[in-house]
Amino acid sequence: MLGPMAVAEPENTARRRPPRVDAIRNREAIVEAAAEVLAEQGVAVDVREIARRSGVGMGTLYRHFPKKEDLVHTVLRRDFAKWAESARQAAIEAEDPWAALTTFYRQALTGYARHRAIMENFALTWADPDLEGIHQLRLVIEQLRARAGAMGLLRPGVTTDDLLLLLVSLGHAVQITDECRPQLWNRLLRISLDGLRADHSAPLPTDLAR
Amino acid sequence: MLGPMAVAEPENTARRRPPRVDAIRNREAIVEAAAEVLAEQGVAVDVREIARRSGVGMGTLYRHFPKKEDLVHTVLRRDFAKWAESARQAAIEAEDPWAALTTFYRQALTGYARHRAIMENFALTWADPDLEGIHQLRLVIEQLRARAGAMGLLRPGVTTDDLLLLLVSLGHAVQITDECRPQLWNRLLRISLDGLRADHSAPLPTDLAR
Amino acid sequence: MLGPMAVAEPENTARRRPPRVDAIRNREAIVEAAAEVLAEQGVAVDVREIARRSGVGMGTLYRHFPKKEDLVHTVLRRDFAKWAESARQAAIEAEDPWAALTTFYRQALTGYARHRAIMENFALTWADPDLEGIHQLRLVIEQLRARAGAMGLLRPGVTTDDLLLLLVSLGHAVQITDECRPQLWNRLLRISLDGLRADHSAPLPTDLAR
Amino acid sequence: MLGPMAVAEPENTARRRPPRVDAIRNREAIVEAAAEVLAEQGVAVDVREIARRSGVGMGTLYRHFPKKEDLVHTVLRRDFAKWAESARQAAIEAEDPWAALTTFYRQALTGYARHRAIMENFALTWADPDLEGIHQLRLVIEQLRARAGAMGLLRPGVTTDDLLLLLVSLGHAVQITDECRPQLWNRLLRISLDGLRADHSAPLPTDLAR
DNA sequence: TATGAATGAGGGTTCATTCAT
DNA sequence: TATGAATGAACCCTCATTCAT
Repeated sequence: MLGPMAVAEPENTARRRPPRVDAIRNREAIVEAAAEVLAEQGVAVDVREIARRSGVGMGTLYRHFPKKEDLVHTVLRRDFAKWAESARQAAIEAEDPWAALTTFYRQALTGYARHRAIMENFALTWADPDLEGIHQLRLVIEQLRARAGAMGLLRPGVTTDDLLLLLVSLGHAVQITDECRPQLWNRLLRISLDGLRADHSAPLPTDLAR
Repeated sequence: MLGPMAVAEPENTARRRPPRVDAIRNREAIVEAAAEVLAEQGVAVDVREIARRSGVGMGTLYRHFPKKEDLVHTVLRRDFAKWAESARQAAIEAEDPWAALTTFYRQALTGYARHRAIMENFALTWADPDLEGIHQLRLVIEQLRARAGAMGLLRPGVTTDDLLLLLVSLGHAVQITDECRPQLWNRLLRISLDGLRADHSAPLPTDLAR
Repeated sequence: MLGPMAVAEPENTARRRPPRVDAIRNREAIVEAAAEVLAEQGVAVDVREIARRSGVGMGTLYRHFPKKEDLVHTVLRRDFAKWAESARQAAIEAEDPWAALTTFYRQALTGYARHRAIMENFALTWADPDLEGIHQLRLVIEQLRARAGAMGLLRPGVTTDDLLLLLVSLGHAVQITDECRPQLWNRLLRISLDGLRADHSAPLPTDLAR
Repeated sequence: MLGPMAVAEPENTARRRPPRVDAIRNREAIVEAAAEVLAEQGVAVDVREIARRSGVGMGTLYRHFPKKEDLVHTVLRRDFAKWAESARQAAIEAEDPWAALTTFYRQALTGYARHRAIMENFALTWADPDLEGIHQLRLVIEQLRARAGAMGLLRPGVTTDDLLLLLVSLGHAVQITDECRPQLWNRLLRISLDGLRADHSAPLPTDLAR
């Protein structure tokens, strides 16, 4: 495919970039540990705890992420993306638009909704259309809504914001039921989805947006 | 009602300087200020801020509430009770069981759901049956559920826990929409309530409680 | 002069201000210790060192001075003022305008020129006319210059800025000779002052100010 | 001059990869970059900044200079020497001993007096007769003093230390006027030099050296 | 008793120096 | 050997809680 260059180039790169494999490994260890800790404890964690769990010194952590915020954002971006993707995949495999919607929620709420930092951030930024991670999620929801709406399955007037807010809202339910009643949220989900069906034709209240 | 005691007691106290009335006044000022601040900022507030707003010194505050937690709990008990009561009152005035239920939610979500500390604590303790404030809320919900259920208005299988969790969940939605989309949660409420109607007969998933 | 109020007032004040004598003492201890340390080591000192020397905890220090900068500025203001005042006093007592000028320099260089933080700050801000401490010094110099100039004792064209810069410059000399040749700067002073005499009529180079 | 060694040595080194030329080049790059940075920012610079500007890694830098101090000293030696030399050259070209002296100061203050690290170090070490760089400077001054003294141009009693201290002192003036009043120091220089003239016969104060 | 000053354990961050690649 | 990643002590600052007045 590439000819001689294909040979030369890697060599070249190898020369100038003494493959800092372990740096990458460290970076990943940091992100991994941070993700773990952030999922468990939210953004209020001590940076030292992350360093400890990832087995690196403070300096290493700060070399890779000059501010705590940078690390947090990196983790959030990553995990939001993973989250959106996993829920999207689940939705894709569904048989029909309604199943896609329900599967999406089920998957979304099963996986990352236990992630404390994700949910904290989601609560703060769900309305900000520019944030990468949330944007992906919103896109998925937008598609699901369009598909279900086109088939006349969805209650008229339901917006993407409604569906997104429902996700935040149920996500919170997941968090707080996680330890004592791990599946209780499922019932709420069922209830909400039923309330979203097209057979409810009563108009939803306007919210005088903004 | 009290007889001689009513006379003796004040005298006694009067001797030792401030006839306890001050203490009570202080305590109330502290609780009031704390409630205000906790509602605005959640439990992470600086204790100094509470002392400042209540006009008492740190020493006085800590005399009445040896731990920050004690003060927080006191406020939460009080405000949970107020919350439950105001929502109960609203429900009572409703014309029929279903209106009672919807009015209850509307009232509950309109008033105290903006109280940050209340919602933080609700999330942590909603499942603890012993906590006074939540217990009252639960009782109200229990009654509403019973009434609506008796009339066959409520979807079969809906439990008090479902309704309580719905409250937490929507309460969270209220918080996060408060600044940018102040009434968006109303739509979610409508959807959920519709999902709770008896015309949805599909069984709710069990949650293998505990 | 005051009548009964003179009696009442102190009582009043005593009531509302449980004379936090020790707080004041602490504040002074902090400032004193800070002045000492800043004089010895310059502004780069560790705040803990100041706390340690003043015998208070970090919290106390930060209660009185929310930022390290605040403490540093407080000390600098105080010491600049002391410095200007002591040099002014010395100058006042001199017999004639020229003696006033020389005495001023001698005094100024003898006292605070060993103060590292003072000199660091002086070097940075000597040209800023708004800084309190420096302003006082400049005023004194301005007067001395005017008096000596009026008597025709001062070399024509000498400005207040010249004299101020000479002070910074010789102050630096004091600092660097302090440990090994404690009075060497005196010779430099003598030389400079002689160069300032009116018998040098050659014009000074312009500096195209600004 | 060296015979066989001159041949053998390179060969030897050549076998083990980089024929030391690289090392020398690196070393020079480091020193060059360090000089630049030290001149701009003084000794408080981050070592990384030096590594960055010189284009070498930290390891290389520390291989050549095991301590930051070592590198700093190397640069200072080099730049002190350059400084002394340039001022000496200027002085040599002067027409008479007095012009030599004034030219020396003017040159010295024009060139390297803006070099922050040089001046920082000069302040610390001016009195240490063993330090190479300063020693050279001192020698130049010694000669200038001798020449001007022999001609009876210099105020009696002026020592080399006086002249050296004057240089430090005015060097500081250069630094602090550099940004706001770039030539103001020139006036101070003129004043000081006039104070050094032989027509001032009043004896300078002794400083009871050590 | 009420006051608010004092305490000090952490929390985020930097940087000279070492070490694996 | 050159690279730049890793280390960790030390820095500035906050806040729940205690204590002298």
